[in-house]
Amino acid sequence: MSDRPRRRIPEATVERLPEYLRILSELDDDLDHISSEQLADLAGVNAAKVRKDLSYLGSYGTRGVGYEVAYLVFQVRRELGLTHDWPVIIVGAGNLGQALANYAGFVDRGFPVAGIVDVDPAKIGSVVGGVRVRHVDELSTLVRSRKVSIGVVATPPGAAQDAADLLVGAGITSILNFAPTVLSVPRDVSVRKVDLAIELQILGFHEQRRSDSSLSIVPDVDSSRTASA
Amino acid sequence: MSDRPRRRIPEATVERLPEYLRILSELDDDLDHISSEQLADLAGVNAAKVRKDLSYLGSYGTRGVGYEVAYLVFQVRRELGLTHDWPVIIVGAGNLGQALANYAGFVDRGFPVAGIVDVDPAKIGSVVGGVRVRHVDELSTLVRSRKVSIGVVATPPGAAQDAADLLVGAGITSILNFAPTVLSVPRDVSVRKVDLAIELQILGFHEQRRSDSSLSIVPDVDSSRTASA
DNA sequence: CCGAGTTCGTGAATGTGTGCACAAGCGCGT
DNA sequence: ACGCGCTTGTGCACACATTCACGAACTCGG
Repeated sequence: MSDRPRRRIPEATVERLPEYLRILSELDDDLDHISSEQLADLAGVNAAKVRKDLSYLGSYGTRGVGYEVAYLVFQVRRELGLTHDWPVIIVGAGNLGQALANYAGFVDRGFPVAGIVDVDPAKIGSVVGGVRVRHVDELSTLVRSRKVSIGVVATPPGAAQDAADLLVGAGITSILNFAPTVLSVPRDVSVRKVDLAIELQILGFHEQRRSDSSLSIVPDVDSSRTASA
Repeated sequence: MSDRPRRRIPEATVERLPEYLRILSELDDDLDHISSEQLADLAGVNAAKVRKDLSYLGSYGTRGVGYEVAYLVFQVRRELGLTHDWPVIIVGAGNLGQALANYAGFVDRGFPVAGIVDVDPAKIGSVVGGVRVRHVDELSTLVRSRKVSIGVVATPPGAAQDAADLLVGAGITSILNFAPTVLSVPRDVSVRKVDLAIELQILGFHEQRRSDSSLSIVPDVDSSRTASA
């Protein structure tokens, strides 16, 4: 177990590894090897990309055979740091916060909800996803006692920056932000953002392109809907 | 003004335009011009990037002055196809589906919820976000009568492909998928995916890197604030 | 009307990601 | 033991994205 290449893994690859991992984890137990092409099909990507991605972890495949599923799963998990759980704390117990706390996929994939906090007295004390909602004042204590390093911002936009400041102040170093706001944080804190409206706007852009090019100028909506079987 | 360059807009730019638009829309009314640097600061990106992004829309800035906010908003909206609303239909009225239907940000930004469907008889008839939950059998009718072109998959993973097939069958050409599943759809259908667990795993990867390297290498000086998207 | 200060638009350099194509390695059948 | 078919790992070329750096165009004060 000595030499790990410790190569720098490209960000694009890091973003695909979790998908590979999910697919591999869901495979039938009786399938013990998988080829880059099979995995590529399941992931909806190119086989060469799969091979290149996996090559950053080391040479864990066997030519003529493929990758041993169990071993590959282990290696990907190790590389992603999933050898232990990463507890998360959710700030905001509104619709989204509750949905997140209830989402089994979190704990299943190694991210148990260590706590959920809110400012609204009406919400405090209620239980969502098996966790009791606490007052935001307890955030810092909670983070430290449960060794939480990932925070999830699920507040209204106006409160998002405050939530981020609280999280950072409590020692959090990674934030997943669902509020439509640009968070300003120290440089050593990672932030990822999920903005549902932005996703829709990107789709809307492509929709528009589609209809634009079928007609000539008039920005009509309906008429030519491609009834793809 | 007649000529629209009709240049091809890079995908990376398309993904940033909605963020610029949101920021511009939230600016004080008394600010009538904004420079690329100001906008860049607010968006947490490089000023040159802002200028290049905006240049794909045409030359709408004025040297020495900046961009006229109102005009720029109009141009970005036009480019993104936001001159009219894009109704969406949500498949799955579970925790996430309900949170999405309740999310005001959708309708505010031009994506009214035209319908929400489920298979569970217990959920049908209830009202979320002002919309009545209907049976999934009504999906096709709903899509056609309300001219919906964007579908949102918020089902459990096992039902996601079925949901996608239904949407495609009904004539939907864009899908936003929240289920941790790779959807297979005809080539002319756009799919974007939001996987919450994957986002956390990416953060976890960087967390791990952080703790790994802090053992050997002294991290950077500061704690100055940076805006991160 | 001119010069100083500002800011855009963009060419060019650099950095990052993708995909082809093929040599090298492995297993299996004979 | 050997050759054949399969699959990996990766060099290379190309495509895409980011950032720098600078000329061009504008405002404003005197």
